[in-house]
Amino acid sequence: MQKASNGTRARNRPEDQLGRKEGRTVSRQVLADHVYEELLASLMDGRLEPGTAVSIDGTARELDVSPTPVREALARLEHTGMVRRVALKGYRVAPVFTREDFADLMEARLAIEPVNARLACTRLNPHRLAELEQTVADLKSAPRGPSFAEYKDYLEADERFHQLIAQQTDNQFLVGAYAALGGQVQRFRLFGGVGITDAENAIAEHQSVLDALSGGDPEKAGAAMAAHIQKVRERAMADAPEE
Amino acid sequence: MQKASNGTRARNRPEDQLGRKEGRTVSRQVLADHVYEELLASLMDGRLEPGTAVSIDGTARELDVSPTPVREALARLEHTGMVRRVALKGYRVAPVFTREDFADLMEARLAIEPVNARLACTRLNPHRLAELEQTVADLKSAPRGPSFAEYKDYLEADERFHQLIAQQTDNQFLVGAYAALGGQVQRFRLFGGVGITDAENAIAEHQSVLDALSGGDPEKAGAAMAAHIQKVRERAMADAPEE
DNA sequence: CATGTTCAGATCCTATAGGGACGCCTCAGG
DNA sequence: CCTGAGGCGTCCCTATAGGATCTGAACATG
Repeated sequence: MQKASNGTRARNRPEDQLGRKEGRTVSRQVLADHVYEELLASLMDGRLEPGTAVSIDGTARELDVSPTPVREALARLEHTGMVRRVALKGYRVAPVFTREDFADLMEARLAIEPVNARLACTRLNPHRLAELEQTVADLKSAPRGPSFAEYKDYLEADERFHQLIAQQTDNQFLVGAYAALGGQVQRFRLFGGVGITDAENAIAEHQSVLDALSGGDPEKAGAAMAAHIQKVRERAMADAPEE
Repeated sequence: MQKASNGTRARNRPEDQLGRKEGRTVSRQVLADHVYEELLASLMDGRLEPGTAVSIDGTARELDVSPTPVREALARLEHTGMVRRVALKGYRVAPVFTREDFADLMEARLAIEPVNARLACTRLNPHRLAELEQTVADLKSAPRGPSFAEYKDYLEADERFHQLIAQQTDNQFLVGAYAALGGQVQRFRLFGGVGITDAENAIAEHQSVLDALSGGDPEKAGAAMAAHIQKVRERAMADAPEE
């Protein structure tokens, strides 16, 4: 049982161990934070499929840490809805969306996001507008192949666009409310396994939201966002398998 | 070091140990769940004041459990915004609301709750309507003394009213979004330490939301809810200390 | 007086041990 | 062949040990 000083076992990639940059501790991260991010990435990337059990001990072995930080990371993850826990039975990845779940999610987004867009519009500054423009540009240039690795960037840019708008409301509660949905939005990708089939339409809609924002018309921005979400819903419901 | 078999240390009040009723395990709860609920109650009741440090080891000693379940409970709690964590420094109770925080919270509620009311109205059934009526009755009959213990019931009924409406949307995401805010709504009580000064007005507003719901007019229900939240904001902002 | 240093106690964090529950496989008996 | 009991491994859960880190106070120095 080889172990270093303490609290730091011999690890495969010691360079990405703690939140250090050029030898100086910057952000003071602990092991549980790393496990959290690792698990979150696995969930988002689809490496962990819905329904799969996420064993505490197994994950600990895999990441070469003790079960304690894994337990803590999973406790945090549970609150995001990405994993579910049954007492004494462990965690498993939340199940796939049904059509009803998806409709509910869109209904919730329809309640929150147009408000975000409206408020963001009244508080927009040039720097943040530039970020949004960059994100839309990323969206346009992202590859859209059939496999997940190929449309990953596209999805990330999409998610970032909506998240930026939430952040620009300067309202921590709206950011929080969107974040609670945001994790789910990502999971939607697993909904029936449909790829990106509506990129052209979606990009145009994002662009029109952006135009309304930069035009400084809050009502128009809210309406554009509402229209976008409704269209996304319609297209997805048409595409999705009956199940 | 006296200890029972394992996983169950000698405890002061063995009767409230696990989720047991008449000796049979009913809900399969684990220690971390109990710690979570205990901490949540302390937070909600105001026994833990904002800014106070919540020591892991100290809480463990106090509840007579090991630090492991406490750590897990706090990890979950952090995601609700009730406590904040700084790596290697521990947890402390989230700071009091400022006027801006409060305004933001009301803005967020204004985005979500009228939608909830509208949707709840379209999906209301007699049983659930009765629950709502009972809650408004509770609100009317609750004592409203100056100390926290005296207006605790009032606040609970108030919170329950809004929560019931969220649940009646039958939309897990809207319930989740409201729940994320709900914890904060409770914390608002600490905002300046003002007691219940607007009970008569608030009760009338709740009643009119209920009337609109039972009347089956979604638009009216949404409008009544929006009006209620706006009034709450106005009254609180007028009452609240300048700071 | 102001500032930097040292040291002790509290606290955080991770690892590890070990009990109980559950599932799976084997294997004996009908 | 089918069935049920028992062994074995895995996993969850909690407790405990001990190194790492922070905090605050006493103390030294310019």
